[in-house]
Amino acid sequence: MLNQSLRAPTVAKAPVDPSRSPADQFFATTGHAGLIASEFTYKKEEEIYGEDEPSEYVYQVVSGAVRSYKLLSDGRRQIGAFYLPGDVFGLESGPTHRLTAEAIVDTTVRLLKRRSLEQAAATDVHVARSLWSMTAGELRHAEDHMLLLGRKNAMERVANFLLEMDRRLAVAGMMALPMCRRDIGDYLGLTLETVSRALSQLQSQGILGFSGARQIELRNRQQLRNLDA
Amino acid sequence: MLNQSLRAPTVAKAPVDPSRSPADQFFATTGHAGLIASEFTYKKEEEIYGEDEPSEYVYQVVSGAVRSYKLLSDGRRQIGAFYLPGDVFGLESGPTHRLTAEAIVDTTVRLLKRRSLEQAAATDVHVARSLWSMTAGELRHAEDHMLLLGRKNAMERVANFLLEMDRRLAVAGMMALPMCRRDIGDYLGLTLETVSRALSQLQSQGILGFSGARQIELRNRQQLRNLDA
DNA sequence: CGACGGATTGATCGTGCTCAAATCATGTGG
DNA sequence: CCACATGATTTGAGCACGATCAATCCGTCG
Repeated sequence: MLNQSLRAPTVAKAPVDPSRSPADQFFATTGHAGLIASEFTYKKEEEIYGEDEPSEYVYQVVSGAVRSYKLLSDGRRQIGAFYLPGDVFGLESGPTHRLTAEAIVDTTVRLLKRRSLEQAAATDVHVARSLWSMTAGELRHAEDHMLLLGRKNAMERVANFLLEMDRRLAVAGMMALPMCRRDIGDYLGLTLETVSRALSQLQSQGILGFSGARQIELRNRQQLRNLDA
Repeated sequence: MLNQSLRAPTVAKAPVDPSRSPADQFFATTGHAGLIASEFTYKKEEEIYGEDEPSEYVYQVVSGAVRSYKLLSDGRRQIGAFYLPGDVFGLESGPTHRLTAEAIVDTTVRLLKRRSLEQAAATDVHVARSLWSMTAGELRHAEDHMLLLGRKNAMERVANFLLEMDRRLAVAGMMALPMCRRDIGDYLGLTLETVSRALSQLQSQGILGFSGARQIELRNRQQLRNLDA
């Protein structure tokens, strides 16, 4: 799937929005090191790489959204992270990917050969530092998420999710969620029904409003923060 | 607490067992870079560093055991990792520690100034690579643990814990757990009672044997692996 | 030996899961 | 442009797993 997907990537042209923190600086930093980034588009539901596959590329979302997950043999799934425009994913220190990555909707990514990154890191201390910072950022997220998964109740998890998504993709006070209820549940360690019930309850309390199941407006962020333990 | 703890650390003398993978090579690698490691001992239950404190040192367990955790305001605790002899902990890419670390039992650590590590990494690409690998190793563990916390049932979690501890600290087929049932529960996202019940059930099935609550012998690792999803 | 903290075991409860049905949204073909 | 098909979401009813509350039991250390 990775092989198929990466036939003849075209050279990058569209710049990613040049705001935000370490993740966004990443491809910029590598640009200074003379690395060439390509672009590629994956269809909705398409696999970008699989768990345990050799790690050949590092990716940055240009548009769309990606889910990264692990599966148990009986199909139980834990989504470790969602990647949204500007986010970098697929960076490994070891030889293989440890989670599967899939496009949630049609998604365009910029990509960089892992090998060239490694080479750049060997001579450019800023690139090396950037690789470490990226991984440390993912670790920080995972540590916060372990607390959520191990110790928060359903409403706290959903409130936390809404605030995270609001921060990451709100436009004009509105967020357009790219993922379905099942994805949200598999991210939060809940079932899709429990997620739905929590959202309905928040709506009935006036804390949020819907315009379609995936178009959400937060009407009271402070109350949401109180709900998030 | 960190300040107090680190008054007058003595120069390192005892070498840590020179086996195991990336974590163990870490202090060795830094040794090549001419860095000086000190030793220090913490008493049982003593805090080594606190969440959000400035990260000044990197630690390696010489003897003893450490728990690293996050707390919610109402006291709910999620232990992210246990650190055992040979393990490195407290390494941050950012300025502060994101979890609290405490000695579970009397614990001796070797420590290295974070600043000197950063300086070494700026000139020695092996050190830089080592820092990245360490963080990536922690991330891998966190990713596996998110799957456990989000999607595994109580018995699967306990089986997984036993296999992890067996791998990391078994001596002559026996393991001496340094942590209490509450710590295990807070690591696995369970209560101490649930952990105790699972262990009792495994004993009644002959999968393990006790000689004191914390001295455990695994009698059937394969069956344990089957129980761990 | 006694006291104390840790561990086990029991009984009951409650949150979130499961199973099921109805409703809604979306896109496709006539 | 509408009708319908399909998948996503919501909502309901009942259940089960792990939590909670409580009472021993045990092991360790003074």
